[in-house]
Amino acid sequence: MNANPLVTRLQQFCPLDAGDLQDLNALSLDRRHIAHGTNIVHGGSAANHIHLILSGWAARYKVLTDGTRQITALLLPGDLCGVRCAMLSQMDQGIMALTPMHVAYIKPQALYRLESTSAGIRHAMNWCSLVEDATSRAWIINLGCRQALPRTANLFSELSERTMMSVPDSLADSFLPLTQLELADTLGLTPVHVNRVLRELQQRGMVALRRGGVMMTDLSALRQLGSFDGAYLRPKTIAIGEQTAA
Amino acid sequence: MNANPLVTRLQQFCPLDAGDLQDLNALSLDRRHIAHGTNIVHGGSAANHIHLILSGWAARYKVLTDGTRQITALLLPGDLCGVRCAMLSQMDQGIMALTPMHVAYIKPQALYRLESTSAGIRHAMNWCSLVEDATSRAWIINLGCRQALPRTANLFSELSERTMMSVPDSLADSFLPLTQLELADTLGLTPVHVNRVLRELQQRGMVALRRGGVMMTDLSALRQLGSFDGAYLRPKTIAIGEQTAA
DNA sequence: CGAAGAGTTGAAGACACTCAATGTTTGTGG
DNA sequence: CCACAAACATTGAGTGTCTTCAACTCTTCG
Repeated sequence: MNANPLVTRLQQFCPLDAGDLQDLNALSLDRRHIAHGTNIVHGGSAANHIHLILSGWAARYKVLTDGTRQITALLLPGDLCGVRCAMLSQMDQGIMALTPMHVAYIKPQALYRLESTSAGIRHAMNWCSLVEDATSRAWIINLGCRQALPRTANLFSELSERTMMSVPDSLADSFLPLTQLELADTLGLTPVHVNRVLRELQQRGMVALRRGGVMMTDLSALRQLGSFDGAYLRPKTIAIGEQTAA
Repeated sequence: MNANPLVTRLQQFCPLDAGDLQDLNALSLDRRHIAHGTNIVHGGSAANHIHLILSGWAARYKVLTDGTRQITALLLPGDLCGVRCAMLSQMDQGIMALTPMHVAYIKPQALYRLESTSAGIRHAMNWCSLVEDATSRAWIINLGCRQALPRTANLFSELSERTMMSVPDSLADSFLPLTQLELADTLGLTPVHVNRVLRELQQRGMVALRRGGVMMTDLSALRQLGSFDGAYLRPKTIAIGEQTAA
């Protein structure tokens, strides 16, 4: 049962012993299929579970009173949403499946109990928080500093990097299952302008457009255009102070 | 020694026993003065400490290669920067004092040791992460969805709320020690346009302009204009699953 | 076949930017 | 104590990126 992308990813960065691995896998037994378009968490309702994405893509979003929607995070296989999603309801945010998905439903208590007993798992969870935090700050930078074309390229670069990290063996890595409307709500642009940006990228040979998604065809060009540096996705040694015992 | 704004704030939301309180206070013994404009953490260098803001304001920022700067977080008294700031160096981010400050330098190991022993403190730290995360997502929404005027009003509302939470007794709550240039880098606008927005807000009677800062004069108007809802700053019961034992 | 969602394109307009100059305060050194 | 520099703030004019509005096409699905 090592088809657990969270475990796969954590192992690359956090030292986890056999017991930890077993415990983590044991958490994600309650697995469910989610249909495209389903609200995993409804804005306003309470979230009773932590969700681990096993396959498929989801978006965390908020709808403002004037009807505009902002996607605040994209959730890929291996993403844990989240220790923090507990407060989603209070933030009036929701989570929606962008594709058909497999999701493991984890009881918060079970995870917290593990955290009490295992320093390794506590460590790993800190690592997850770290990356999540870094990612959301990278989005702030992207929205605040870059204009449409590099902003889009930067997002694509991030998503490419993340898909490769979570499912290293997948071949269709370079496909992003996001409609132009969803991209617009992610990038803080209008659908119309997203379309124009995508055609520009297509003309430059960096992407190919598909219905319901985008195929990336020249990653290094996208990285350069978006001045992407993915260091924040793989923090080296976390200064969790494990090595320095005293 | 209860002049510790972190403890003050945590107590409002997290149940902490006497031992926890004592331990937390014992952490912040290494207190230092920081001059206005100092880089507490330099982009690129390693951060050896966790910083607890005792007084004053700081900004977490990143400078892009083209010279533009984005402020990704504003740090106020009681803010812990942070369990996560360990990776600031890898993200090429820095932290700068926007005012003269008092900062407690905490050894990461000391905090992690506490987290191992006390569930209450683990709980409290989770609460901190929760709020930090919610805040950065609120910024994403602000940058992605709102135009300059409401965006500015929303930021001001957040900062007003946060100052009141951390230092409830301060009377000069409504003063924001941010230059227009710093506001510009926070809001993703140009200094010129920030100036115009501020004059508009001043004309509407919501703020008064000072050199080196802004005085908020009509909070409820700002909240309305920025459609601010501060629920995310005070998550009620965190579903950390403490109450439901089994 | 009709409807709904996604994508595409054009034209006009607005919000915010750039460039540039000028005013104001603060601090520093002669 | 004055002169000067530096940082911050202000204002105007022109420009451009992105938005808005609107129409139309294409695919998918019931």
